[in-house]
Amino acid sequence: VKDGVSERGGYPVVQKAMPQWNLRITAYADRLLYDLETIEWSNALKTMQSNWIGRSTGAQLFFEVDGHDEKIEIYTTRPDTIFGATYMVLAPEHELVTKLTTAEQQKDIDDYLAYSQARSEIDRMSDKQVTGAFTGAYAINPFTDKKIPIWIAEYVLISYGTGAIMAVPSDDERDQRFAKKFGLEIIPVVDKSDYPGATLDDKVGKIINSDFLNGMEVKEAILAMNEKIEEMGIGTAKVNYKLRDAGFSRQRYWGEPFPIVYDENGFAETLAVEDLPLELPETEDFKPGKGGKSPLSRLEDWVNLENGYTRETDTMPAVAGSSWYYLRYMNPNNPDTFASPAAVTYWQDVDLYVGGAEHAVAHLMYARFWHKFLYDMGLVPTNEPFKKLVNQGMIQGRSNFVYRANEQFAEKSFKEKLKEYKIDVQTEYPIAGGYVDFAMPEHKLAIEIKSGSDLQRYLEQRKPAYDEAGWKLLVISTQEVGNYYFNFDIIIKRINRAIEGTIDNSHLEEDYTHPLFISYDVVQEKNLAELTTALHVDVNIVNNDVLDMEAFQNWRPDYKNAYFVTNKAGSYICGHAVEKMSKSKYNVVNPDFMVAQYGADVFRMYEMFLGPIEASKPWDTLGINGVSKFMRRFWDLFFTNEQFSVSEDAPTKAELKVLHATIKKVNEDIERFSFNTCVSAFMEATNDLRKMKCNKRAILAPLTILLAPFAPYTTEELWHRLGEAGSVHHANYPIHDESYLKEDEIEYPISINGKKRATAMFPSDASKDEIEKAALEVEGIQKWLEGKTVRKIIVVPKRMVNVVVG
RNA sequence: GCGGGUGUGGUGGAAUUGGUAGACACGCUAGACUUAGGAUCUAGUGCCGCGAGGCGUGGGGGUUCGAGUCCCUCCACCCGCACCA
Repeated sequence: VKDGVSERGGYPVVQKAMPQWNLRITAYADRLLYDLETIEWSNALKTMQSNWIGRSTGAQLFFEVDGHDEKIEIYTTRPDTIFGATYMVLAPEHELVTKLTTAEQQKDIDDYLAYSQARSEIDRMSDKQVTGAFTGAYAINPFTDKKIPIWIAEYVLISYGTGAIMAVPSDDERDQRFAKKFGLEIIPVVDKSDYPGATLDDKVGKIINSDFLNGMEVKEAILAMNEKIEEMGIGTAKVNYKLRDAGFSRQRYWGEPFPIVYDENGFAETLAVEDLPLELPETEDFKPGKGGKSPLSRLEDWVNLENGYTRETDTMPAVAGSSWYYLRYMNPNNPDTFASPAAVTYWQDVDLYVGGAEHAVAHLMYARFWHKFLYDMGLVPTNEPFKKLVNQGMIQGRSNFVYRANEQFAEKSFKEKLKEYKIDVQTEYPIAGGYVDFAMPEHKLAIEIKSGSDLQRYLEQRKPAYDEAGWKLLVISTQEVGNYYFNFDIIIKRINRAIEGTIDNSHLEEDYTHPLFISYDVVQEKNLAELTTALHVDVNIVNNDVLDMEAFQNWRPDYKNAYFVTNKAGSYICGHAVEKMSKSKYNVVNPDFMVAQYGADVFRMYEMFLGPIEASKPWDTLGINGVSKFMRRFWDLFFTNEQFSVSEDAPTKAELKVLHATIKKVNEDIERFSFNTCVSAFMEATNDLRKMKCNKRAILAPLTILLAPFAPYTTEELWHRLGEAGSVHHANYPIHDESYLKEDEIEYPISINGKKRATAMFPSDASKDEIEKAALEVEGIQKWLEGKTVRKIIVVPKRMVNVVVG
């Protein structure tokens, strides 16, 4: 929907009440909220769900209306402030509005209803104006017995609570704004003087002006008032939710059809089990049915059954499938049920769910709800579907920009260049009834800077280079200024020739077709941001922010004749920004292309290497070389002079240490989803083994298995070259042996007053006392101790030494 | 406005319980080799300083022998909700 019409066809969009199927997710609101504590999800996601459920506790009660039988039902979280309720507000859509409005106020109310109906949701959200209208009717505050006016206003929403409120302007910010604007009474009922800094929203303070509540703390008063309300029979304590029941009908073809039929009287019945599954009927006509009905309603043969029953023609939304597909995965080919009891008992639930945060409140909420329902039906053994959830970040695009010079660019830089060359000119000088950009009166020389169509017009008119008063006119194109930005002598020569009397404008003929682009570093250095327009450029013709200028000219016809202001090195540097990948931003990198160039293993590892799994981060094509280099180096460990060559010799202590340290690190990091540091560990190991010139099977074989989940294809090939029969992915995964990691000597940093001043090797089994003594003897430490007293020495075994002196 | 999160070199990031900040990689600089190629190899690379040394994890303050990590406070950015009574 755009501007009230459908974006595709331009048809008007109207709101319409329709009977629809709803899922009573609200019945599970409390369990959906409290069970969040039992699952391993991120805080962000849990709070999102809990805000979405929006549980609040308060009271629901009735206010009598003066002179009417009607009562107004309201919901409040602050029953303690009821003595301060000086007026009431109904949502404009509230059903009592028409009944209560008095004749005198009819026009005001009609005007207001017209106003609020015309305002879209977006209007209401973006400008929160204080608006409203008086109905002319009065309610009775059940505690003060005072008559209080009933208003209508947009700020009360029909969809939350009861669509009506008691307004307490002393203790609610919105009510206060409203009361002030319309001059309504404000009675203070909560004394917050004991709580400096507390806002109106904070439920703290001492109750005043409230009869039997006086002197109570807010929390205490809420309980007391709830009791009183129930005692008086005018209301009850109540829990309220923001969460709404889920609309489950769609008027579309694609979607699961409802297994529901209606009898002659329109009562719904479920299809018999033997008639399931109900499949979508085939059709080639997907147009909507009459009156906004689903396309299925057009298929009369399918809709009308022999026994006089008719089928439901709406279909289910996408969440119908996504709410429980993981259960079907447990037993995909079972023809009788979604999954056998044996299968669900075996698989239980989803141990780890990796998905985007965009599913936070829709899919992930529905799936939990469905799962809980199935649990209640005894069909699944667990209460929650996804025990642990990790939100992977989005790979963003790194966009590049070129900077097109605006009209004002040339004038400004021309002026600066003239200043640099100490050439004195006047600007905006009046000549022959008009103005020229620059003038040198002593030489009777006028200079105009022209570009684009302006230049084209000038050339077509073929104005003479001299006017009647004897002034000479030199035209310089914007493109020239840019072109010779670092070689301005050429333009100075033209000016000098013009002073002598030779003016040659012939080269300007084509300049107007040349857009001018300025290198980003020049834009920065010369502060040209406002004189240029940043345009997205295809990242595929930019390398390391350096533009391939020829490719740029061929990129789009408009840029065929582009001129560039390069930096002093002759390169055109592009600006950059991290944004969502998008075609319009020309920052999309095609993974197929990357896989073709580097292979799937390198691509896969580079995605892991980019950073933590939860973080969104920019795709940086350059960095993939690092992983590619690693992969080749790892491969090279198995080769000597391009021949596969693996030694059967026993490994050294140092080599075993590299292997086992890597196994330990990688296995630990996998446990905490830190795949980027796993890749780093593999790189370190490879670098170390390269230096040791290690090609021993005893080291390389376990390393190959360890790497297999990260680089499945390459490792499989190496595995076979190692002469192993089965798949590397079925090999026993290595476990580290702590004994290989033991050190005889440990390097200790030695600090003086917390600042590291030296390092020294001490035996790993040295006692604290031995280290303390030895540390003071270390070379480079002595000079820090001169003339000072050693007050304390802290030794953390196998970590560090800190000497406190003073 | 409310709620959640994040701030570390030129860049992506590492530092798992308070214990050598900057692992690993990109980029950059210099050099080697070379059919000069966006290949490969070697060395260097937080900042300031010739040096000794000083400074340094968004800013300020605190706890501690020791703080990127804990506490207080301020700032910036990102995400979610948004008149929820």
